[in-house]
Amino acid sequence: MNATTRSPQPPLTRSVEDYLKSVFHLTSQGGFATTSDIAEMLSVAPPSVSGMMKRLSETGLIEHVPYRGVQLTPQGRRAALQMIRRHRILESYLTSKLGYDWGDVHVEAEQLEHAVSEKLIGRMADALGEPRYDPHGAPIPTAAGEIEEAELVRLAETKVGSSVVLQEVGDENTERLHYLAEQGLTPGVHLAVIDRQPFNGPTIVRLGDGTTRVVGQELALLLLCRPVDGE
Amino acid sequence: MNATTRSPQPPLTRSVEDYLKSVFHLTSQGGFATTSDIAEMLSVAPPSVSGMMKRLSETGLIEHVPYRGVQLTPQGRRAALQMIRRHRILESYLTSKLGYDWGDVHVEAEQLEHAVSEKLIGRMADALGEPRYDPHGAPIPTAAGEIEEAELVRLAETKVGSSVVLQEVGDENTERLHYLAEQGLTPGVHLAVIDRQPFNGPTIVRLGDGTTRVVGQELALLLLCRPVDGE
DNA sequence: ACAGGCTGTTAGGCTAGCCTAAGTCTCAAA
DNA sequence: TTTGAGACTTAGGCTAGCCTAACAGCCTGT
Repeated sequence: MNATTRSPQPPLTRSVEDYLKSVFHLTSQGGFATTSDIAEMLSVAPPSVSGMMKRLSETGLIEHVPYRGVQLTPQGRRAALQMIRRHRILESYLTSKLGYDWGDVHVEAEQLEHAVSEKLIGRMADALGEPRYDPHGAPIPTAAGEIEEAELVRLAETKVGSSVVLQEVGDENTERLHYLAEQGLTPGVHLAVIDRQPFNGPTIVRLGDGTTRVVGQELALLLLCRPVDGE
Repeated sequence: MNATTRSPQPPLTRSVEDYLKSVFHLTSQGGFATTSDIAEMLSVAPPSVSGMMKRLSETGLIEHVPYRGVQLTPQGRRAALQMIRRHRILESYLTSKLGYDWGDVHVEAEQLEHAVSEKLIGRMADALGEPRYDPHGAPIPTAAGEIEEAELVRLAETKVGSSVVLQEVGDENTERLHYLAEQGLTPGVHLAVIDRQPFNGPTIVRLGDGTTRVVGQELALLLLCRPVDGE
């Protein structure tokens, strides 16, 4: 009679939803999410995280190895993916249908994702034609809870001389997103990596229109690219 | 240095927003909202209301006369109208743009109204062409906080022989709304009051298409009508 | 005028979620 | 092998918001 066998789940609180999302993101490369990383991501003190982790492992949403970190259980992963789906559908909808700028959607979606019903998300997805990527290029989980896992490489780590397509911008900061949009660095754009300065210096790329951009290391780490074949 | 002079207001909690809305609705005919009416409307116990009323009058949102009831201060009224605007814009948007049925929008809007930003409400209102009434015919407060106050009469209280236009359905119950829609009793419809049975019996009306409806007292109290001139 | 019933308030307790302060564990470097 | 820094947890306390039980005020009927 462990926790996962209880059928009628109480609805998750807003707070729990946020913790699950954080754990999902922090473990997306595999491994454990640490207390302090979660605390930082959610802007709470570490003991708050310890306390919540205790509760969440009791309800079977996470696996907690004390002093090591946490991972999502299948049930927790399902819940996290549902939240991420909501978030990304909302971002897409606000952008396409209500004229939001891709730099502004995140904050709004962050609030709404806790309040929308599955039905509403379904209607929005439908109105958008079941989009597969959000405005930042991140894959949208399906209603069934499946998410595409692409092998992307950060622009900062691409080989000089290679050709890539900017696939996803792994950031939600409004100012950075506005800057990137100004520079024409949005998902789908084709980039030729023509140079990179030493000592974590900027990467220099050429866009499809022949113009070049100098992309500092900080930003180049956020730009996730798909290598183009033939290179 | 009373509460209303403090400039930087903390954001209202979800709970506070709900209390203010209740007080607004309960005092819309003038007078005081009582503890027990608020408790019933929000499905909480009366002492919870007493406690909240204490806090709200300390923050200057309501005026509390112990053992009498409460009224909104101008500041409380402003906040309540903002919530009502959000609710009604959301209902309108969900109905027009996302194919929601007028019986289902209320529950969804009830959740969303606490999460949407003013900006989003503005975008939705804009997309709808600044609607003045929600799908139930209720007036939508302006962004400036003004609301139309029409003199409507319940269908149950109309004079036999008079002619009215159904203006607003003062109810949010899904089943009742579905039933009314089936009967063609939706805002804007023209009704001739042709008879009423005694002892709070049903009202009999004729629609524009010549068909008649027998409307029981319970429903007839929810149908708010505008008398048509010339009778 | 006052008793009883209803409504409202106070008292006291609970949970979720947050905090700070004070331990406890781990691991790497000496 | 020991030790210390840093990460984690436990202890204890706070607020918001809810509850039930007990008390207080109001008002109507006699």
